[in-house]
Parts: sequence; C-alpha cells; structure tokens
Amino acid sequence: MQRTKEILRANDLRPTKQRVLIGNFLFDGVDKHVTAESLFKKLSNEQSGVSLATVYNTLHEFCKKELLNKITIDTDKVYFDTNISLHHHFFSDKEKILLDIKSQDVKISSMPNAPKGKKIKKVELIIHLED
Amino acid sequence: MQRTKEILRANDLRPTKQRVLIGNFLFDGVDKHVTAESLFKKLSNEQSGVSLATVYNTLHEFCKKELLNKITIDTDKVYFDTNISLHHHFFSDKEKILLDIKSQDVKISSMPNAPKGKKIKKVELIIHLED
DNA sequence: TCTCAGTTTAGAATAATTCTAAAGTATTGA
DNA sequence: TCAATACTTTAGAATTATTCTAAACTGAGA
Repeated sequence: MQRTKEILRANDLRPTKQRVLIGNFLFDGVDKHVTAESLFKKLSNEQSGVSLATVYNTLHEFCKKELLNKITIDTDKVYFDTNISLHHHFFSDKEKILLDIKSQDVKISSMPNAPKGKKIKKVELIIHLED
Repeated sequence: MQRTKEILRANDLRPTKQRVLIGNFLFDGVDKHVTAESLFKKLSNEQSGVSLATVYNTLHEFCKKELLNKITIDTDKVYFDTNISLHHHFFSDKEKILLDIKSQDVKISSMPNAPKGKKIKKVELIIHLED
C-alpha cells in the first residue's frame, strides 16, 4: 500500500518491510484496538515474519508520532487504538474489550485547571462496564 | 486503633494483625495513593513484618470491599486510592504522581448509555499532565 | 555501488504481580 | 476453655508483559 509508505515518510519513519506490513493492517481505515500480543499473533499467522520486539518498537514509534493512541486499563496489557480523534472508551472488565465512544456522546462541561507549571496533555475517560 | 477493627468486621474481614496495621495506615483520615510496593516499603521500614504477598492480598481485599479504589495508568504499577468518593485524577506522566481532582471541579454533562446487557460500573477520568 | 545511521531480531533480563502449599491464627460451638 | 475448622499469612517460585542488548541487516543518499 502506497498510503502507508506516505504516512511513514511524513513522520520520518523509514518505510521498512515490517512497518509497512503493520501500517497496512492498522491504517486500513477501520478503527481497531490491538495489543502487542494480538498484533504479533495476527502477523505470525500470516507468516509475515515480524518479531515481537519489532511489534513493540513499531507500536511505540507510532504512538510517539501520534498515529496511535495508547490506553492502559489493566496492568496486564496495553491497548493501542488506531482512532486518534478525540474520543473516550467503554471497557468491559469481564471480556477485556475496549469500545469507542463517539466524542459527541460525552460532554465534559467543566474541567479543572492544570496544577501550576503543568499543562494538560490528554484527557482520558474510561467507563467500566459490568453485566 | 479500634476504628480499623470495626471497618474490617463490618466488611467480613478478620481483623488480623496485618490487616489492622495496613488499615491503620490507610484509613487514618488522610487521603492517600499507595502502590503495593510503596506500602510494603513503608511497613518494612517500621519493622512491622508484613510480607509482600499479604500487602497484595490485603489491597485486593480492601478493593473488593470498596474500601479502596484501584487506578491503573501505567503498565508498571497499580495505584490504590483511599479516597473512595466520586472523584477524578490528574496524573503526571513524568513524576508518576496521582493527584485527586475534587468532584465539583469536573462536570460531565452528558454520558452515553451502556451497551445493552451491560451496566456502568465506574467512570474514570484521568487528565494526563506534562510540563 | 558504498556507507552508515537507522532497524530488526533472538534471546536474555526485568519487574510487577500471582501462585503454591505449608505453617499460623481467629472464631465458633461445645 | 479448648478443640476443630476455616480463613490468613508467608517465602519463594512461577508467570508474564515488556524492555534491553548487542549483533546482523537494510534503506537511502552520495
């Protein structure tokens, strides 16, 4: 895919075989949540021969370039969201599944000021679900 | 402290030496955030001889009884908040410090409905800070 | 093509947390 | 009071997501 290469170049990331593969999957236009493990498994199934270390490296680089959104809910796993627009999440503690919440479905009408010397970097709203 | 024993009994937890010690520290009326490690270190300094496994067990039990609030931000550590009233948090990614936000300082004026079959268990707003 | 900084990789290392199973202890009922 | 029992604690091992390391590889410019 040409588009992935453009995205990579635009972000000063060399379009290596591995990054293009991962990018093609992540940036296919369908919002998705992946973990390092789930992505590694998927790539392994496709025999694409990308190492786990590279999956971690790539996810972190994509995050740094704000191509992905990192969401930590549980200690045991980090989720990466390809939807980088402002939005929030449902999380099912039981199924360990993340669901996007459309930004217009949440309205935060009042927010505190950041402590002095600090700026607000990111606002994360997670709605935990139960049965 | 008598108060801790009452809290424990009221929650069907046997008031063992270890739980009372931990409870006395956590429920002294001053809101605090601890990690298993920080609590274990504190207790070790005081030579109270509580094992790390017990610290984990006790924190989890207190959580289950809703005496503590569990907050996961980073993969590498879980925070336990003694403030169990409805409120939110600032988190400084650099210093890894949690700060309470008074509930009246945040107003969420519109919230989505839970997906069908699910109920909302907890709403967690974390404002990440940077310099 | 040559060079080199940037990448990938296997496997080791790390570290928070959980597990195990044996020893200890609070509680209950007689 | 005293056993019986169910609940707790504990040391140390095990687990597991993630990070590190250092050597091999590769894309991009000259």
